Amino acid sequence: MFMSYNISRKKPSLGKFASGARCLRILGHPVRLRIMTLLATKEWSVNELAVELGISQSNLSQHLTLLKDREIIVARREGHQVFYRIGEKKVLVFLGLMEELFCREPLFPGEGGEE
Amino acid sequence: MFMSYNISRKKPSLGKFASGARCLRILGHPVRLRIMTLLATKEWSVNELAVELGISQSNLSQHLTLLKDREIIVARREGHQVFYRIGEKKVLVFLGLMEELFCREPLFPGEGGEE
DNA sequence: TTTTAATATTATGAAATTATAATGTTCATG
DNA sequence: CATGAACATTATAATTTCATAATATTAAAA
Repeated sequence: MFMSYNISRKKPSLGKFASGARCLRILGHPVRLRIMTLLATKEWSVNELAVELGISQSNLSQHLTLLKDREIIVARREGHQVFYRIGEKKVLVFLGLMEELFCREPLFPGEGGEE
Repeated sequence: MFMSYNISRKKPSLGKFASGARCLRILGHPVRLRIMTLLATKEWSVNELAVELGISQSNLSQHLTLLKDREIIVARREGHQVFYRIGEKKVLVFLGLMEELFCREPLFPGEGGEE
């Protein structure tokens, strides 16, 4: 007997929801969401992203670290710069649904938002 | 000329991402995620949910309010109890994708998780 | 091997989120 | 219309997240 069951009678396995919830919260930040839309079409170096987003290099790096730790994005080193890209393309389908459900304006480029 | 362009040269329209990000963060809590999986199949009264989740009525009510304010769930009053249900069914497709992308164990009932 | 460019990490104060406790509201029933 | 059951709201202290500033790492170039 290894106590393989749940001791606390109620609160049955909230742990199952922790990793999904964490990923949702990580994606749930305007800057990180915007990063995802930029990475949707191509790789970006950290510096390119910092210029585009207009935030500090340090802050950007922390946002990228959060996304990278969950393997939502992937890093590739080239010389002394680092390029980031989407880890699993299907996450873009997921974000497309999010856009459809929760946003009024289009978020991704080439979705009818250009003029 | 109505200044219809963006004054701040960088930081172009992070506002577009605010509502989507907010919804992701609201869904990104273990308890609220579990509530969504419970509401997936049927309506629940607040008290039923409180018993099932094993959390205080007050805390539960606050979680429900957050979900309701964004119209992710919908309330229906019947006597002096209130029943909640999923607002837009498509959010379940969205959460199914989340599960597939970010979770190891299945979250929803009847997904191969029963024994 | 020092220097420099590019990126990452750490420390820190401010702001947002959370759970609890206490109080308020709504509505059926006597 | 007073009471109790079901739910909502508010205040608050603890925790978490966030942006900034300072410092550290990494790798190319001098």
